[in-house]
Amino acid sequence: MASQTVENYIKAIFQISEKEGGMVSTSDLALHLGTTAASVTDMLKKLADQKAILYQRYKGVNLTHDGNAMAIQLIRKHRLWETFLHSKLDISWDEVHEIAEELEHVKSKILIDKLDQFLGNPKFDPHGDPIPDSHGKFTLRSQQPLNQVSIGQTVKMVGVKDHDQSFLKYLDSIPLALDHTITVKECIDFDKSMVIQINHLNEHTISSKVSENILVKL
Amino acid sequence: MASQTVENYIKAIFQISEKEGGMVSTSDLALHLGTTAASVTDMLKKLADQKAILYQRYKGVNLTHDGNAMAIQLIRKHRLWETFLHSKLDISWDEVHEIAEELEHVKSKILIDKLDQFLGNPKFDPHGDPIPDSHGKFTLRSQQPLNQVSIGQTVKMVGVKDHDQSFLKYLDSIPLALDHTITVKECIDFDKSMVIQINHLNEHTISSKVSENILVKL
DNA sequence: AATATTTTTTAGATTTGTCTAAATTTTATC
DNA sequence: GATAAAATTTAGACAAATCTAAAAAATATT
Repeated sequence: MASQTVENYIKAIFQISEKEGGMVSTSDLALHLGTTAASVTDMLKKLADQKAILYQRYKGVNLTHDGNAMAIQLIRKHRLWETFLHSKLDISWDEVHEIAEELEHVKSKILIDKLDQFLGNPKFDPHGDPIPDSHGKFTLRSQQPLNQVSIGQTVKMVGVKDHDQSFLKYLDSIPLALDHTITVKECIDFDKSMVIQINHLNEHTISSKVSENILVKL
Repeated sequence: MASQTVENYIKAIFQISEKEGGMVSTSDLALHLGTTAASVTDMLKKLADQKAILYQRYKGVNLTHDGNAMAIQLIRKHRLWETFLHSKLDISWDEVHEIAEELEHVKSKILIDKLDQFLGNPKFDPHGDPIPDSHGKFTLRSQQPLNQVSIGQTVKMVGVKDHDQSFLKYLDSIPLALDHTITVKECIDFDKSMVIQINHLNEHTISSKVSENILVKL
């Protein structure tokens, strides 16, 4: 079994179950991986043989302890590479994901530990997502979507919910980025769009779809 | 056809033909790639269909212009990654090759250009091998094996011929590394072993097998 | 609860890179 | 130049990951 394929399945199971909670269905996996339900069923049987997942026919799938640890190490690698690409190579936050999808499959353990050290053991990636440490521990942070912030409050942007390239590019164009200060000036009742002030300077109007996908703290 | 497999074949053909000169035989490739002659024959037919190689049954194989360019870009990627691993992550020169074998297959063009820039457009990798620039141009350098240096001369180490991990580790243990100054003190006629002085300090005796594989200049 | 719909699995086929063993071609030797 | 040895290719098979179409199971609807 190609290790890259295994890793992609494990990561997909982790991510779907994190978002949806509980068991992951065959069709969700097929959708997420861009393949068919039949292929997924075939692969799940093999992964179950390897004790990476718990698989019940017609019910769905769960990661085992080992599978979970594998997924977290993959996420660690992915986010460390994203951080490297952004902070050292100056590649924009909307481009780093795709490249990191390849880099995360490089196997060397020493590589990732040295990379972590080189980057100064960062706790968050360029999108504000937490980077698990070598033991798999995430740094958690209180955060809420911008649309829940009341008028007059000033908050700091710490992450994004949506990771689509088009959304990230749009934020760049405002420009709105991690660690920027946002003051909520107005909220239009009709469509929940918001007028915000960025870094105490320029004002912008953003739709509710945008404010829902921006994570802030304080 | 898996692009990684194609790349490994192309690189192997380039490297063997660089070392041996001329056409590359099926069995040489099989040996180099750790596979069988039959498998190589199968693959060569596919590569020829893709116009990456010129293949004549029973005669051997040559890279086309395109195949050559592909090989050089792979070597560029490999050596840039080796440089990154060594100079930024502080991974020893005997360990970088294996990791770079994986990293070189990551596809992003922007990644490799940014990496090159981040490293300061290095001309040589941690083993002293030249890094082709983005147009595929190598920086050449006059160099000769240490065993050809006469007694009394002082030279600078600029590379190694042998890249085996055991050889590199041995050099580290002396310690002998790139840019070190070497003065030839003696040469034993019987076995061509040499007494050398390193950086005008300590003296060491090295066998002819070692001196043949150390490249120096001046 | 019976039936219709959706989801999942199985069956059987395909593609890719590989293998072994046999056949063929080339090269070396007498 | 005939024959033996070595290298290469072909033939046929296999494992892995995928697919489509059909069958089976679970879920939703009336």
